[in-house]
Amino acid sequence: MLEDTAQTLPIAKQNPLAVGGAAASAAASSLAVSTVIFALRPDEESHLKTLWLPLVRRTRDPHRDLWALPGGWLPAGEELAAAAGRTLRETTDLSPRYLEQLYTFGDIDRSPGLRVVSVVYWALVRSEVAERASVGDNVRWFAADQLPPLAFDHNRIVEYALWRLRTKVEYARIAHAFLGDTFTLAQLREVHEAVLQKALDPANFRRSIEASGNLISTDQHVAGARHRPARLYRYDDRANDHDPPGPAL
Amino acid sequence: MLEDTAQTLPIAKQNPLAVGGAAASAAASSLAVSTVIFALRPDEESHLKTLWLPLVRRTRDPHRDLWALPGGWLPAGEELAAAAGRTLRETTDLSPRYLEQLYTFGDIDRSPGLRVVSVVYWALVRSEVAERASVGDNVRWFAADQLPPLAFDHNRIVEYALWRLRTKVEYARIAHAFLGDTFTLAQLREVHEAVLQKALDPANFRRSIEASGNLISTDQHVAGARHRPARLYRYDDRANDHDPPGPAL
DNA sequence: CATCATATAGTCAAACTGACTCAAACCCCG
DNA sequence: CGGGGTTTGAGTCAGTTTGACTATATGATG
Repeated sequence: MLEDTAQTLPIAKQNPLAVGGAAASAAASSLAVSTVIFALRPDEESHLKTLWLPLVRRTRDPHRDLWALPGGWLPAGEELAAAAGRTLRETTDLSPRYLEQLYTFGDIDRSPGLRVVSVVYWALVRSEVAERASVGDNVRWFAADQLPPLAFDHNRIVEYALWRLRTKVEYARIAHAFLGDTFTLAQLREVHEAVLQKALDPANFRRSIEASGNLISTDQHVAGARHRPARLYRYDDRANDHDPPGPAL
Repeated sequence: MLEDTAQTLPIAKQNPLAVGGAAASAAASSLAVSTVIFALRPDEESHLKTLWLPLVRRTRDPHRDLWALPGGWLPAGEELAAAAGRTLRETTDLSPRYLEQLYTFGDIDRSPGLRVVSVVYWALVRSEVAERASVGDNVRWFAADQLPPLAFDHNRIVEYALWRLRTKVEYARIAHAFLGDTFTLAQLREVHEAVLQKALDPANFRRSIEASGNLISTDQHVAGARHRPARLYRYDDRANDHDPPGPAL
């Protein structure tokens, strides 16, 4: 059975979308789960933080040696979101701070040979922790806007995931997923600036964030910098307003 | 093969999520496509327009005799959106004016027996045309907010579809999907009011719609009513701004 | 202690929003 | 055939939000 075969392979060798010839004749279509994993890291040249994501190298056809999104066949007894989270952990040794279904891609010709339908999730992980992320030979982090040609339709998938991230309204939860439990407004603003790719006025940013009521201010301050110490804030979980009644983590 | 079996049945008898015992042992999981179809019709008592949707009666277990979303197994050679559109036409004799993927539901226990993953689409059809919609014994239209207990997790799916419809930002395209090619601002406002479930000030509505730049005014007017004739407008397809680069019809 | 750099507070005008007024234009009724 | 009724379509006005900007606070640095 397809799922079992995939399960026995190390994750980096699993091909999220392809199968061998024998499997292809066994089923008319197969269901895979892939995950677009975003982290924030400082860019080499510009000191600004930018979006990065981990990809895995394919070790078999089709698209052997191309980079692809982490993923695999959906195991029979595993929930969709659980499969995405497991894939993420196996690839990066990290836990998702945010995980949401992105879209289901099922074009007939998106994979040569077998018809593959992929349920794709997108996830956010902590930036600092992503630094020490396990990066084996078959896993590598790429700048999200400088990707090489990927396997299958994965370039298009990443593009869509980026669009969703940038047009997502409820930034509060998302931006805070990139940070620790407490953070300064400057750090939070840095996240917004990295995602939106434009500078934000510190004063106006503070005003709008405070008005949104999603943050609780702590008594702690961060000293050590060469300027007035910044207050630490905490994300307010209670204020998860306008929640989607349906899915969404 | 599952798909072939389903294909030979009349659509009303296809069960979107269930299979017979023989099929259940053949595959570990199965892929279905269902569609939430919205139309706008005048309510019985209140003269206001409200959202309605067609459901099909299940003719076999599980959930025999319960109402369910139209759908069926994904045929091997059919695109996901095409399957949703075909289901829609087979159920209602209508063509979708708007069709978009909603979400993929795959909880392990959402269907007794076999693990079923359903890719769900949501669609909008013209109100006037929906009046003469084919309503056989196994297809019936229901008010969207007064549904009976449905098969599987379909109540939850409809709830989520309603939420998406109401929180969708780009109302221009959506509202116009309920109408003909040309329409008055009053008709357009009626759609918005029905979806949002609240009255809108006509003058302010006009101002905001005109500012959005999504409408082209024609020279025609609608006479015959007991008041000043209203100008007819047309939806501006060019101004499909802020488009998602990825999926979405 | 002067200076630097950012935190934080405040100002101001433009844009936007909701509630409202008012004339225009047509049908209906007497 | 003219007035009442009703909706269209334009405009006003106050309150709110938004973007650009100025000013002060405060610890680190030399």
